[in-house]
Amino acid sequence: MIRETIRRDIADVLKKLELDWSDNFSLELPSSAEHGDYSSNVALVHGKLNKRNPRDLAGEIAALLKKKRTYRKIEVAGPGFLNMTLSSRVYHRALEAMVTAKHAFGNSNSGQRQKILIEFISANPTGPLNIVSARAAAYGDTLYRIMRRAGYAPVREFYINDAGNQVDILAESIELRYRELHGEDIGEFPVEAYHGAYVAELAQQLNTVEGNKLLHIPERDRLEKMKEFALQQIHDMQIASLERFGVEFDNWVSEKALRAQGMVEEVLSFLAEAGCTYEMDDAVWFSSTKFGDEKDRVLMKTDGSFTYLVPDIAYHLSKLQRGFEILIDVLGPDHHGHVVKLMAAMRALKIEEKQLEVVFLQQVNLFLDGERVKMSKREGRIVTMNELIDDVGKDAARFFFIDRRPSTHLNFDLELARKKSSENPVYYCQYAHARIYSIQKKARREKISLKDFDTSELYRLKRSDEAALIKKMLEYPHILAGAAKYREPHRLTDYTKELAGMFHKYYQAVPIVNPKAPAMSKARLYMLNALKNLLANIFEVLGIDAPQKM
RNA sequence: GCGCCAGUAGCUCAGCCGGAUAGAGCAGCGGCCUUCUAAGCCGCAGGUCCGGGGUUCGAGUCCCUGCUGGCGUGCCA
Repeated sequence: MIRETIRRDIADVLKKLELDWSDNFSLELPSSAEHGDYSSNVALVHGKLNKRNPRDLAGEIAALLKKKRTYRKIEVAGPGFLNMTLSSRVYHRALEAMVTAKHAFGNSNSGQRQKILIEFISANPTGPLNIVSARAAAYGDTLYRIMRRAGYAPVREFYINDAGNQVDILAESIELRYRELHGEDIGEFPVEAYHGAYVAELAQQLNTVEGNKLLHIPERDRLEKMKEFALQQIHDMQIASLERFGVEFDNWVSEKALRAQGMVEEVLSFLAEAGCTYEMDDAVWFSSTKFGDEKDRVLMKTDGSFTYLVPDIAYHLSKLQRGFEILIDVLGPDHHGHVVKLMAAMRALKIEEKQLEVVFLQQVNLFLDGERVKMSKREGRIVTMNELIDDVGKDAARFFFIDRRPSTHLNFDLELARKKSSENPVYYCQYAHARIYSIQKKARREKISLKDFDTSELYRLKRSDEAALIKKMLEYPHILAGAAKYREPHRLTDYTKELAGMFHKYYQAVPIVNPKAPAMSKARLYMLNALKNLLANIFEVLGIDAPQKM
């Protein structure tokens, strides 16, 4: 709100000065208070653009801006920075507007209703969701919530790879366990099979339903039956975990269904029409080298089946056909190679490159007692999403996953996440919310109420920490919009930590509820109520609780 | 070999797509509870922003180059 006002004012001034114009100038909160409330490099940018001396230009802009009552002081500094100090009334009015906006504070239409498909997790339906999936879940879901509020039109989607090799291996793994149950000696369990305990459990469950009946039907039918059963059970398992984590999907897309619709053959003919395929060694190849890949790729194997790439191209095509303007794929670190091929295919099909955005979430390492927790998929020793939630709770897990830039490796300290103290950033932030709640309780005891509060009383908030806190709260729309635009939810946790920190300091510095000074108490309560609502609002975006008591 | 990601305080990480004197949190040291929650606050200490060039008024941020670590580089998914 304040930022928009300042930008608009500056734009008006530039128009009056009849300059070549660009909105590519900064507006930031300076680190040092001497530089005012906001500072801008607008004169530096436009000096270059219009071949003018930036300091002179800054002076002219400042002179015109000063005519508005919004600005108490404007200084030209350094090579031509504009340092602006706003009159405190501007902040108090903005605070009032923030309270009026209630839950909608921070929302914007910066996304311009752009239709965005966020595909995340898309884990193989061959086992319980693991830690990497949990990170993807937290990231994708939070990004979705952020984008909704920033005015985009996002949709959450999970792609189920329920056709192909991996699920066949799953079925075979279950079959082995099933036969084991019936006393058969299965020998050494194959290395490539799924070793997790859940496989034996699924066989057990299947046995409860079917008994030994399956032993007496043809192998093909038996495996098919086991596959169906396992896919359904695992799907339900994954949904249940996600629900505990507060994550929902709008769509689940099945690869098998996609194949049944003939989408896959269609892709092959599209590529052939584009002249990008050829036959060699009894296989069909994609000449992806023409589109930035380092070597050509097989589309149809010698046995007549498709490689993973083909249905995946089909899937992405289907997203575009459904009218999405931007496709965001949230992938694990092991998909780099795949994306190069996918991108090549997109180029071959003349799809605009920027329509497909890939966010790579890097690996997650769990630490306990300062040591890395070793995980091995092959031996079935993986930490599941459920185990993590049992251990540290949904709130800590979500917060920790979001609190890092997506592209960095994440070292997850389990002990820290378990801690219920200020060392743990989640509690630090939630505690701020609970503390304000308890201040409000005290206010009720002292019969200090905001019912007839006159906002002109806000002039009493004169302290520098009060001004800083209000300023910080008013930054929220900008933070939210930035998090959406750059697909970086961690900006929100960073901001929340700062906000909570400022509050805890303020709390320590001044008594809020003071029966001897009711007018001052009310002004402060008004501000803190706004802060409490803002915190609750952010927590909702982050998918964590806003406790009233801790 | 090639591609992607990372390299910022002892540790974990920010740094608002080029701005002013590089910031937090942990860990360390020293203080603060008769009070609205000490699940908190204050102070001290801590830096070759991996190295080297370049671009410009200005570089942790952009370009080139080298080094280190992770991942990828299947007719697996």
